[in-house]
Amino acid sequence: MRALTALSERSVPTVSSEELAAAAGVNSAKLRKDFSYLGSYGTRGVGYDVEYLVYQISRELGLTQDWPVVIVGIGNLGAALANYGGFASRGFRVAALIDADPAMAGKPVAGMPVQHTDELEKIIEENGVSIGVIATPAGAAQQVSERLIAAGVTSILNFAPTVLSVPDGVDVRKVDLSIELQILAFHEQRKAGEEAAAAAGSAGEPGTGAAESPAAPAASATATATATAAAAASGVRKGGPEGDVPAVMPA
Amino acid sequence: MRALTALSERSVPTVSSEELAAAAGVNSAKLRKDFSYLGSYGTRGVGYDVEYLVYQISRELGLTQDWPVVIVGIGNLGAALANYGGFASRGFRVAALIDADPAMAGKPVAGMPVQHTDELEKIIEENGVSIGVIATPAGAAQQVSERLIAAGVTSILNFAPTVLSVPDGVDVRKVDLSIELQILAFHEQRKAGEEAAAAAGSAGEPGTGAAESPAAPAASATATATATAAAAASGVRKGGPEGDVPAVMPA
DNA sequence: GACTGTGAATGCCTTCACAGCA
DNA sequence: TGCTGTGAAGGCATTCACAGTC
Repeated sequence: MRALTALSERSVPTVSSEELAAAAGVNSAKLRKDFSYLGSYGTRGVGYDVEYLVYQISRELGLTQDWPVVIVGIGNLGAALANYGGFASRGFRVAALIDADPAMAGKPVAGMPVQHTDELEKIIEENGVSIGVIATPAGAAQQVSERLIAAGVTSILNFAPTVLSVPDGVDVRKVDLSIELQILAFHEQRKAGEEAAAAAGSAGEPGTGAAESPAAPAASATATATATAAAAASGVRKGGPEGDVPAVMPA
Repeated sequence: MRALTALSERSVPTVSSEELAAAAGVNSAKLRKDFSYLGSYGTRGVGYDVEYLVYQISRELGLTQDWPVVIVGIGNLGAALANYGGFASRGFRVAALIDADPAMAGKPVAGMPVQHTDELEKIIEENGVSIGVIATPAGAAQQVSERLIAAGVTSILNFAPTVLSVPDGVDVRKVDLSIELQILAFHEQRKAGEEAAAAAGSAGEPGTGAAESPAAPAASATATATATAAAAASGVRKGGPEGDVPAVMPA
């Protein structure tokens, strides 16, 4: 979708699966197959009409609707989210900013007055909000989520470093900013390991250094490693830090 | 790892693959197989020693090292990141906060004085920083990334809404906060569609509503849908908003 | 001639199921 | 007896390759 939008902004009229796949970094066959599950939106010998495809995929992704959201917890992060331009351009409308601090009430943030938590239920109901963003401290998050849900919210984006427990039917996505750093650090470590291995000549143990446990047999790439294990190990090693984002943990 | 840490904090001495798998929301066989790629860290008949496993996995993930990071762009988001407690507890040390605004220089944010962009190279080199966080406006991001890389940074966490183009060997992860909301909205839409379908009786088209294109055949679940297509389509429909995060796009 | 749409082939990840060990 | 470690089976996503269409 992001690749398509870029093409649309450059007023490119049509695009082949090959071109679009290259722009998005995927295989063209996969792209065609995926599109085929949504419908037959291309023209043989020509390609896909960019605008038409943008529309169809937007519709399928739910981007043609306007989603009102509330942001609860207007600290640094909440304010950053309120000011974040990406929301409005993707069909999200910040219906209200809510904070528990009475001193915040009425203060303008991102051109919008902060409202007090007391108003939470009223705001949700009047605006038909079904998506809430929690940017409160960890301690408040669970309680806020319960109030949001009781008022009718069914999807929550949680920035607080807590696992929320919610009833069935409510979706939660947890954003843990440090996990992104951890993924970078993981690859950074591998880079260092590979350099060391390369410098030491291509003889010994690859990369990461074996477990120093005296009893436990060394992990990967010993003589006893099976074909499957070796393949999996090399799989871990291949590629950059793209993809591979850990799933949300269950409540 | 998150599940393990929780056990460790509760001083649970050992855990079976079955228990840990349940806590993490995965299959126990998968968990055992994954661990087997790292080494044989368990005891048959007993389970895994929690502390030992924490240590081994931490080491494998690169969490035993201390990673100095710099945050460039101290607006709302940069300040939020600087104040984010999760970094320190996961082995990341904020070595410096950097901003291009001379008025910011010297101001304390998260108990640390903001430094001016002029100092960027010096800071990176003196602290041996290899991971940089970009929280600048979109316009500045590419240039900042180039200076970071020239100074020795090889991993970048990019919050700016731009695709960075970087040389080989440099890893970039882009965090797009609106994508998380889009994923929630996608599932939210499906919920609405399923309710509507359920209300309309279980007869007609499922969920999302068919393409309104007059010529193109309707997408999923028509009489002509192959077994493969049907399986894939239902795959899209199953489960909550967990996992399935889009990969980083290529430069 | 060019490019889509898709059956068939491929390969990988996941899961099963059980031998092996404490 | 209980649980790990792992070969083998299974299932699913990806990719190939080409018939079909413009």
